Amino acid sequence: MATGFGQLRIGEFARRVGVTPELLRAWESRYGLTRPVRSPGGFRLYTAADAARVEQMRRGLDQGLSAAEAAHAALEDERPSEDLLEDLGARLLTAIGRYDEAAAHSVLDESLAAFGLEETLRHVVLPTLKEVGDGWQRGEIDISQEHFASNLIRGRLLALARFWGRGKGPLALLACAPGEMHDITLLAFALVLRSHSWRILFLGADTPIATLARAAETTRPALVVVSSFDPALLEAQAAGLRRLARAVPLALAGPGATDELSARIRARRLDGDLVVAADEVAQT
Amino acid sequence: MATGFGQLRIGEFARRVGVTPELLRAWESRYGLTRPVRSPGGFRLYTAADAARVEQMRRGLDQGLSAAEAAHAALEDERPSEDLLEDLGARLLTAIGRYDEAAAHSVLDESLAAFGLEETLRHVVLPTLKEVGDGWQRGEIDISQEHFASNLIRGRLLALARFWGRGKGPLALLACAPGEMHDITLLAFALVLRSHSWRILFLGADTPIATLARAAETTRPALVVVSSFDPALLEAQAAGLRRLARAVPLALAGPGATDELSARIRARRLDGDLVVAADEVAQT
DNA sequence: AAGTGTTTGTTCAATGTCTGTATAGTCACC
DNA sequence: GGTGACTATACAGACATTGAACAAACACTT
Repeated sequence: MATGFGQLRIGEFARRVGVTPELLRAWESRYGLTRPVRSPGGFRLYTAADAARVEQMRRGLDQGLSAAEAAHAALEDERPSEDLLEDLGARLLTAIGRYDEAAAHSVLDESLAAFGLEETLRHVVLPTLKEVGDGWQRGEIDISQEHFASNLIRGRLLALARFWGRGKGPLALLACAPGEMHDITLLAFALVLRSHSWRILFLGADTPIATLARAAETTRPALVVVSSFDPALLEAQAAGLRRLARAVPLALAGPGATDELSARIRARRLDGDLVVAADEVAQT
Repeated sequence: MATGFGQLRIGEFARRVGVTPELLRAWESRYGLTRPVRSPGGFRLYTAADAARVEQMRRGLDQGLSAAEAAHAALEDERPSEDLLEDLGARLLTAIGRYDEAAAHSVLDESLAAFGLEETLRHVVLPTLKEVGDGWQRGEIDISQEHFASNLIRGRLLALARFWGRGKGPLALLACAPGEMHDITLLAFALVLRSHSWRILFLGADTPIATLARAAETTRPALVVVSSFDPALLEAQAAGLRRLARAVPLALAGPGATDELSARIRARRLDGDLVVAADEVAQT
């Protein structure tokens, strides 16, 4: 959250938080206080979240807590943000249930400000949409509510999507499979990729493969992504996709993208959490 | 950046950016930091963009980043993020000039999504508010526009201020000096402190010192901050502030807080950029 | 009061990574 | 033909890694 340090190795991190490297390692192995990611060679790379926990740990010690208790408390204090995210999701769902536009927007405001785009997409927007979709299938949520939610959120995300063809980064060409109408997940994927300064060409829902191929030919993107929730919709396009995959780097995304199909048409598969997938793609 | 060097070979380029040729080649091959075009014979020809990246790289190293991280950051920063922030500020100002609520909100959305809370406060919101204030003093901006801007932004920030008395961090008690109506800067300060998991008790604009003292007595905060734009408003309360400073840790903030006065009443002074000041306070 | 066990910050050794620099042999340009 | 640039490989010092051991501080029992 805080000072713009990206990822620090233990030495510099230790200097900044005022704890020796040895002690940091001890706290990590004994209490799991920090969770640094690792460099390819195994070095710890610390983030701002770790710094916050260490800060909290030191406050605990200053107050006379034992190390174990202080660490426990510091980790427990992580909870508010998790709880808060869940709470935001619940409030968004309620707002949707009531067709309450203002409330929905203020949930999104709050979440964006407090957690930023990626976290908001991962833990608030996408789970809530899934919830809405599931609720509809179970007959608990009216289709009009689903539309209300999609439109509101799509509008909101599209507002963040200005000028995203601009810049000098690699180009991604994104489309939903023919027949697939759910474009919001793909939109989220696009926004995350955009935040890594990729350029985006977004063709959206229900895009014929021929259209996609033509766009790919003229724009020569660094990556083409085709997304679908329904495996059948991709399966139906297997031949066209295979041809496309020979011309440009192609990836399949969404729950409809199976490993089997991806392997068969020689496309990359972006599995699971598309926000994470976008981060990974951006590393390449 | 208006350096007249069109295309330099590595020797001269190295001299100008102050990095040895060997190291430049290493940075290029290891991290892809520079992307010089090549002469027909294969010589590297560097451009101003390369110089900018090297410059960034060196800044990163100075801040204690590892070479790999510094390079990563320099490349990531390639997107003209400073330009973008300035652009957001300009758009916000325009939106305010037109009383265009929707546009103002979408600028804030975009900025929060792209840069997070702290950067948005520091480089978009606060500078724009200052601009508005200055414009008003110069007679270029109507007072109604100033009110429009304050209300819109205050509303937005207050939405982030839920439950900020909760948690276990140290408590900060914040108030504007009696007569001081500008509370938004202090609100920004509070939000940054909150992100370091401090608890906040925000008394807001125009708070009598007696009220503040009473609140301090019952809550025993780790820090009391009194903010003002006008030195005279603080000066007028010197006696009361001095008494307060004997009872609890006190800090003066804002352009109205002079070094002289702070020393006299034995309070800490939070100078300049309050967002930075909040980060520093949180370290203590 | 002495004995026992736990907690926790620190130390050490052996190994590995990261990164700036140096070297060797070849090639480009004036 | 001399100066400077090219690639590729090697190397040393700074910095990190794990795992085990250690000593002071504290708590609890006998």
